[in-house]
Amino acid sequence: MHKEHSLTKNQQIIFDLIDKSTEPLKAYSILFNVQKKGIKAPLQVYRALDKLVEIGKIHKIESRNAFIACHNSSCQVAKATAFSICEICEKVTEISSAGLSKYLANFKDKDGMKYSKYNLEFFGLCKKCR
Amino acid sequence: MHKEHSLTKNQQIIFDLIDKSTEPLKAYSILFNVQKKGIKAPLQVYRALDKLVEIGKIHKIESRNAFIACHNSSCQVAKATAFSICEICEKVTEISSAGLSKYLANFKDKDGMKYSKYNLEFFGLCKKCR
DNA sequence: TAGTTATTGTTATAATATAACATAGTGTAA
DNA sequence: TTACACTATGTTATATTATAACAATAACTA
Ligand SMILES: [Zn+2]
Ligand SMILES: [Zn+2]
Ligand SMILES: [Zn+2]
Ligand SMILES: [Zn+2]
Repeated sequence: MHKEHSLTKNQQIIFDLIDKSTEPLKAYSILFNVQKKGIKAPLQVYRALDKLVEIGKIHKIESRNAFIACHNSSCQVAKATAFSICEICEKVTEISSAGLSKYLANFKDKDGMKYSKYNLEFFGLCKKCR
Repeated sequence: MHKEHSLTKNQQIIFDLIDKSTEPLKAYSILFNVQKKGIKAPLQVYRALDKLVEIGKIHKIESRNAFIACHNSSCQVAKATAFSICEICEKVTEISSAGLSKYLANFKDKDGMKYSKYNLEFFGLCKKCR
């Protein structure tokens, strides 16, 4: 399973930070928070983020340039992601819906093209903000 | 219909450029291309882009930080967008599928939350690149 | 025509991300 | 164990994307 990669030191530090955060974190906010652990340069952060995304431990929320940990065991290594985003409080939740992922995984466009990967971001108001 | 907004000078210049492009354009590439028409600063470009996105004449491809003109009359003013993106040649096409948009517009998550907006980006290989 | 709003112009700066190069660790196979 | 390949790290500099702040104009509207 994709969760079993052994992380390097920097990857682990940065993953831990993202994993315990209740909100998506931005790269430079991560940088600020790990400087006391010896990670001093943006590139160190971005390299760890790239790897963590690649192995599916975190996802990038493209519309926000921010990163969250994956808590969705059915999510296929960064290949099929769906999120709900509250436009007021910016709360982001990974959507885990068998129906949705099945529908999208099987979606074919007019030319019969099938896709190897997708990212879906829903926007609305969360419970609290309604 | 949403296409009937009358554009201001800068908006028109920038829309024309995007509209006649065969590929998504990035903000600073747009800036470079309209400097001869008197648009000299990033902000002038970003302001026009914001407005054009808001009224649905163009869409932002979030994963690419690039903009394409909307050629999809059924697309509801930037509220419901879907694209296919070729990971080799970077060709981007707006997907116009009644089935897909119906499915997503009606999608409710576990909490019964309905969304006012979504953006979906599919990735794969286009015909030419396969 | 005065008041209001949207748009523009301009300079500066913030925020996000990568290039390039040097060094160090890790696994593997002769 | 040594050479090799491969990955990760550290570091400086720079590229790319986007917004803040303020002044001036144009367009709308009561
Ligand atoms: Zn996930
Ligand atoms: Zn909320
Ligand atoms: Zn459209
Ligand atoms: Zn292609």
